[in-house]
Amino acid sequence: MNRTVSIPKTGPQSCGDCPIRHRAVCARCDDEELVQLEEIKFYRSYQAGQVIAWSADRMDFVASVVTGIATLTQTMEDGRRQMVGLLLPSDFVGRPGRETAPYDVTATTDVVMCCFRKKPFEEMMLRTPHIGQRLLEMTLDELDAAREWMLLLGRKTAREKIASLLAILARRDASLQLREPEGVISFELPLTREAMSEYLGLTLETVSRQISALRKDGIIEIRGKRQITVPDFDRLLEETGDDTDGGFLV
Amino acid sequence: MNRTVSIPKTGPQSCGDCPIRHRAVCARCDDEELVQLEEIKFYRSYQAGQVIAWSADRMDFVASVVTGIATLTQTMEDGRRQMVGLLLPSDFVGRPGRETAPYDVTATTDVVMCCFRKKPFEEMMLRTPHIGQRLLEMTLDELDAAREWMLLLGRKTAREKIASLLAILARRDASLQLREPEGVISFELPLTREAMSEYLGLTLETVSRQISALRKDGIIEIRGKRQITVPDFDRLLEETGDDTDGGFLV
DNA sequence: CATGTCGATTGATCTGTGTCAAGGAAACTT
DNA sequence: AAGTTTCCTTGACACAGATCAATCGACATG
Repeated sequence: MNRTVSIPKTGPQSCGDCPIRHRAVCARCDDEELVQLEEIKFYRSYQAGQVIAWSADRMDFVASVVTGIATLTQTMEDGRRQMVGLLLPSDFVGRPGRETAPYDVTATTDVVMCCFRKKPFEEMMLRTPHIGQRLLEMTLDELDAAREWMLLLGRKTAREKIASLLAILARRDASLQLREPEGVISFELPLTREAMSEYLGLTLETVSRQISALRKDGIIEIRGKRQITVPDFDRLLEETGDDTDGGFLV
Repeated sequence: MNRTVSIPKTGPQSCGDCPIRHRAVCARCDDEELVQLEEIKFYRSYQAGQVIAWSADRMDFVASVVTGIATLTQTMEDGRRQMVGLLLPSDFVGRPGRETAPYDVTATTDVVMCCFRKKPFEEMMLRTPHIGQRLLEMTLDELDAAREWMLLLGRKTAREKIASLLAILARRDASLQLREPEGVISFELPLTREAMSEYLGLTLETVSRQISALRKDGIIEIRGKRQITVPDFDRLLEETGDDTDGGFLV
């Protein structure tokens, strides 16, 4: 089911071969510690649509996304589903100190993950406080993101939800791409309409209708089904319902 | 505005005078480290309804709730509000490494907090890895709670939302109280209908109606406006939409 | 005692989003 | 090339929850 692959040559955000090194875990480790990390890490890749771990599965590793996009989703007994995590390159999955995954983890595009067996990783954490500190920072960032997401789920309209999601994806993508003139941003939607609906707490029909509405109003342009162009990013931001001035770095 | 008080004699969940000691931060510290923590801590109390910190205020301390209940709330430009954190005794507020609070922090009942100036607390964290590790655990727990909450906001019906909130409050309270026979639980609602609506992403009218409906259906009993009795906790759980078997410790 | 305030309840009506259903475009299979 | 599947769009209608409004009880204040 999961095939282990050789170390990928490049990842969009990795310096060297793995984002763990510079962002996810170990920005401040010394050489010897880095070598220890290198020794216990390995790579796995998954195809688009593949389930990485089912809820309540035993997860014996923690990992960092190298390329691609994965999601965390909760399911209710009657099948209602809510996405609770969107994992982009350099994001971290897995909780040291817990045996089983509490959510379904799914690859929505082809995904390469950099994995560490839990046991040696935990031992390593005890020896090198930097790793724990870095993990704390990352977890706090995730908590902030979750709280933004709660505002979206609890109080935003369908249109605001769509605009917010597009803004998030555009922003993440924009940092990778050469910026086109005057805030024009283009990117490929990495999610199906259904995945978007699970992110936003909507039905996929409503997602489709609101995307059409934003297109009709000139906020976005669409080629094919997934290629999005935002001609004026500020205008998109106005549709999100968020504070425009300042943003989240106030 | 904030008056500093002498050390309170007892807190419901504190061993000694402060929950920091045994749960929040420092379960595994040795005596000397505990003494250091004691030296930099102080207490503050707030009255019900009082705002502890406004969004974007400078927060120069981190703190742990000793008694009472506080909330974190986000507000949109047009006034829509979403609660994003519910702080019960022994919960932690504040982020080491950040200057300003990103949310409104409000006392919904009278609250006593055990505070640490941020600077010395951060220095202490560097010296004693246990504190950082404990903080990481707590933050991961909060992240899990936030994700449960996202499922509630995105996918649950109004009735399920109310039942879920009552179950959460009942569970937190039940651990303090002597359990009445056969799963009967009584507790005082610590939130107004409005605060409940901000927690749940509903209007306060809908909250009121759904509480009335649960009462009519015999799931709960109410005396006065705030005193709730749950005659059969399992029946309440069935209304939450969550997996009944296993719960969250699967 | 009258008056005002705050929190809560309840009713009437409106509306945004869900539900159900039909159909289209592109990619893949045989 | 025809059929199948997957993903998406659009329409018609229903309904859960929002909105607007009136009222109530408890409590405080002058």
